[in-house]
Amino acid sequence: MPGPKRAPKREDALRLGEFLCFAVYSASHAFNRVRKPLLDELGLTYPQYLVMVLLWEQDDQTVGSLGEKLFLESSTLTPLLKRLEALGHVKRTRDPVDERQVRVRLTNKGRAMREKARDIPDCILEASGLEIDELRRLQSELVALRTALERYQRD
Amino acid sequence: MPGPKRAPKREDALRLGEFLCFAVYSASHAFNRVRKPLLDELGLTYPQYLVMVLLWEQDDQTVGSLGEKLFLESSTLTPLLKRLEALGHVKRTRDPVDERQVRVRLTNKGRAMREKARDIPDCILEASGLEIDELRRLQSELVALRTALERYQRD
DNA sequence: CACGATTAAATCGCACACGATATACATGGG
DNA sequence: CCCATGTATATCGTGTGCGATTTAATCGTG
Repeated sequence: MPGPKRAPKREDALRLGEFLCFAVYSASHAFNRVRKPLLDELGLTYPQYLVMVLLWEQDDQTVGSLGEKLFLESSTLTPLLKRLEALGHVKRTRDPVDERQVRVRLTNKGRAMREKARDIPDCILEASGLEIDELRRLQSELVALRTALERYQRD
Repeated sequence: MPGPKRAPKREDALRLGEFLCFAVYSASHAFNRVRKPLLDELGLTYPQYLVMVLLWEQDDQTVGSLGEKLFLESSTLTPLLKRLEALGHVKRTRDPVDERQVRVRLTNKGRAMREKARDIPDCILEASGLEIDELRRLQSELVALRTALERYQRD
């Protein structure tokens, strides 16, 4: 049987619909559009919210520590953290032991916001239309993908 | 057996690692960091590249048509298309039949770039560390997710 | 202890991305 | 035919993201 192979022809590889990375890119934007009205109630953007989540998990972190967990550079975080500070949610102070580092701490206002943010994960879960098991599997596949991409990038 | 249920406690729901949407968000950035050096050789950003892919598939599209396929607003596309025009890859002209519409067409230079872009999908596939079947499944799950999010957003 | 190397943030320039609004054009009902 | 309504882009302001560079502080080695 010399029929055509299952593998896509090179031509097909340039079709937008075939791109995993476009699926990720567009899903990311779709999430953002769903999250936005929820976060607007808190007066936060998504990356600002992520910083708050990290600080709710563990207060008093350095810029570098936050950046490592969020995969963001200081060039992104520094202005973002200044906005969070201007909003009164966090306080930025140089570490007296190592003056190079900046420690980010919640204010009372920032800590209090945690309550108002409780419902957000459930809302987003509902919007995704996924069962919890599907969600967990997809989530872990994406983490594995991210890890593979990072390894490829380093080497 | 009154032991704790498998379902996560509400506390857990606020852990960053549990967020599907953070997995998508961070995977999207990870893809971007892998793509960037490849696209730098073409002198294009990723959304610019996506527009070129669409035009290689089908030349002569309106801003609205491109935006619908990429899920982007005219406020994003208009400046992007002007940059592509300034680079000499496309030509923007008002449709003489309906002057509200702007038609985007490839220049010879833009058409010629297709050859130089051939290897990009394979490079990204390799970086993802996935087999083609896994990739297709993940890709279609993400498309389904995006569709669910859009439906939720509309209603 | 001095000084070059390293590290942590910050700064700068550029390009998205979007909501809100504006503008120009098209369309249809009276 | 005129005007209200709707549609297709464009403009503006804000907030990411990142690479490249800068600044300031610390570390390591002689």
